[in-house]
Amino acid sequence: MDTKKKILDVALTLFSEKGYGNVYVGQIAEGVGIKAPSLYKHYKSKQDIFDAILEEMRNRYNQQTSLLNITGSDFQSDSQFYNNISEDELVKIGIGLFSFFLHDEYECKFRKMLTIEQFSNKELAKLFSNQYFNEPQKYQTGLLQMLIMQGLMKNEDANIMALQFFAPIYLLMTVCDREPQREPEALNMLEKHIRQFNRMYKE
Amino acid sequence: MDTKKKILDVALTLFSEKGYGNVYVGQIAEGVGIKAPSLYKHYKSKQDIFDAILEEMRNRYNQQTSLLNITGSDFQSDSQFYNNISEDELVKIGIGLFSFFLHDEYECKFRKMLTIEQFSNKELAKLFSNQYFNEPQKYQTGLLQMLIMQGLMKNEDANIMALQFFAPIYLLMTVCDREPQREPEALNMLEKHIRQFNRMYKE
DNA sequence: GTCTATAAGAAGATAGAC
DNA sequence: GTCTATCTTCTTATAGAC
Repeated sequence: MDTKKKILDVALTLFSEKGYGNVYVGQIAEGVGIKAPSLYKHYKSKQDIFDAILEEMRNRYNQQTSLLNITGSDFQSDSQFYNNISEDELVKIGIGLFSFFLHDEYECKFRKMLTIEQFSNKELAKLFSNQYFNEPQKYQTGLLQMLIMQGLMKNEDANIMALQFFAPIYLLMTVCDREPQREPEALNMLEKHIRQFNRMYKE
Repeated sequence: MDTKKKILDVALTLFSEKGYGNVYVGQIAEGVGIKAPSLYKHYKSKQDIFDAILEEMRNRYNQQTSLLNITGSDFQSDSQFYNNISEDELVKIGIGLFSFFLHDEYECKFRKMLTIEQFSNKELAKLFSNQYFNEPQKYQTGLLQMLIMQGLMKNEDANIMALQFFAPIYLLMTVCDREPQREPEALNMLEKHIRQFNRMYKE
């Protein structure tokens, strides 16, 4: 693997576990398998490594949202899709999504680092809010609006429905980030949540 | 104010903003209004200051939960109370609680520090989960169970109802912790959430 | 591009006067 | 209990050989 890339990888791992201030360049170097001074052939400072990680995050985020704007935010076809699936399949999708966010290596480290650094970096705070509040909220609101218009769901405030659907998923995810051994418990609650949400709001 | 106490106060403020590793003893001393070496007459190390904060957190937490076991967890009288209040009053209570958690100085710093340090300290992880998941979940589940038994709410899984009630409040709180300027927006959603929850689940 | 050696400075902590 | 002076160690970063 490309050393320059591997440095970012190791650094993100360490930053996501301890936070920027508790990680020393020597530790990053050790993880990469080189000595600390060699890092400086690739990046001009520790801060530079952090900034490169940020840049990568920005790129992934933009890629992801522009992709969403092509396919995901096509609520009409998405809601058409939901129309034809059973509650069981809805649960399967919810759990799949939850598991991806929880286990995808990059997603997980990215989220933990944002969590740790959110109060000392305004840009990270915004990135966090976008990824874990604004975007899910926007997408699911649109989707639910379609389902309501099609008469499949009760005519309630779609924005609040989205909040009530997504917030429990998010909360359970934060619990698992902290205490991974609670994942079975979380999955159990997640499934019940989706079924109950569906039962309460379906027309 | 007692210097020994003030050190903890300043340290907690700084730790909650930057995290342990990004705070230097000189900064703590400066905040207190003394020089760094004077700190060591009160605490034997930086870690010792951190541990003292932890100890204080533990005490407050125990105090709080034992208090809850006397009054708050008395679901019967609490649900009797909810029985007699209007939706408007419910909203007022919800917003009051939200505002307290968001603005109470200690509560706020406490939560931010836990947020930052949760992945490097298992005890903090547990404390966090207890305070912001287990305890609210337990209390509200009990309360909702009473309301269901009294025929005031639909006979759904109280545990999941509690999750669906509390998670949005928690999510909105995290948004405001990151971006305080979004509080009006959050309060607006919070009110709608409570009204909608009430409308959907009331019998 | 990686290494060893080392500079430069920061940060935690101590000594001892007041 | 607070200060100045100082020590020690750690950490970032550079120099220069290979």
